[in-house]
Amino acid sequence: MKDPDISEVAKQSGVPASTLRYYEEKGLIASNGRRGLKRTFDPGVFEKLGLIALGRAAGFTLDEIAAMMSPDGPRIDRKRLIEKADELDEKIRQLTAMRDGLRHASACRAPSHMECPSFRRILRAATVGRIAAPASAAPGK
Amino acid sequence: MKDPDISEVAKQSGVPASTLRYYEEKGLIASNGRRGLKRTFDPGVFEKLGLIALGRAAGFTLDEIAAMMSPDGPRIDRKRLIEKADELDEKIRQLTAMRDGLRHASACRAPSHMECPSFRRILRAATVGRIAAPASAAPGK
DNA sequence: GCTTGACCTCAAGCTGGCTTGAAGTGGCAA
DNA sequence: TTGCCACTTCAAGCCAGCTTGAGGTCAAGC
Repeated sequence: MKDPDISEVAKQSGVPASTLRYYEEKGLIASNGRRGLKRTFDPGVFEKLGLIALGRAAGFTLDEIAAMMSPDGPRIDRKRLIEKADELDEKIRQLTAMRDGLRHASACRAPSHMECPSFRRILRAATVGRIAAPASAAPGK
Repeated sequence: MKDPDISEVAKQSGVPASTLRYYEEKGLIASNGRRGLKRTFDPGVFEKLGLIALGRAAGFTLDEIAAMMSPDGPRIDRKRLIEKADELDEKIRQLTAMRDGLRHASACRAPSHMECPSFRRILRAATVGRIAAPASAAPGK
């Protein structure tokens, strides 16, 4: 059973070939050779791609993920995981507050939002920076 | 009582002068004149900056925020607010799942994470894209 | 043997939201 | 009056995570 080449990996994982090359360049994955021009990968690459997706979803940067992926299986620092979980807690708290504020503002029948005490309260919170701006809205695809 | 100039606004709002200029360029705020070289602003600029911070926190882009800020007070499309709230709900759901996964992974005593069924389950979820990668980790300043 | 076309490399571009640097200008104090 | 210095403008740079484009290579099919 031949190792999958880059296009097979791309098709099965949904990760574009350009991204796979990029990940290889970054040291996140490694090809185990070539068939002609084409990179081939160990089937274990699918698991790694899953871990990468997971790490990204958790808010780790690619560099952080690379640092956590040791040659033989992922060796993940449990302390870092807890830190990330705490960060997520904080972010969830903020987003929840935002969401409630938005819902209220949409339902509020004050003539203008500025006359609604609840809106003003959340506005004040944003003004003093108690609600952080997100990384960015929705950049990538 | 004189209108505040750019450095006064920067100091009181915590928003850097370069950002204020950038916002003006983008049409998010407007200066009402100059004192010498320095821009001066209507005191209402503080409220606007609050609204901008609020919108950013809610995940609106600066362009979206600009579109919502009409000359006389913010006129916010309630439907957009509800849409954003729904988006936030989804994001909160994902982040919560991630957080739980991280907490579990940090506590799990399986010899390696790959041998933990719970970890594998969340990994599979990430692999098939049911958990989206966030915009980006923590870019800005 | 020759074409086709998917892959290759390398460099540059894109997105959003700013920041930074160079070069210019104006008000105010000495 | 002269010098300082914070402001100004404009263009370019930065971050992450890719994507895109130009130009090259290789295996397979006719």
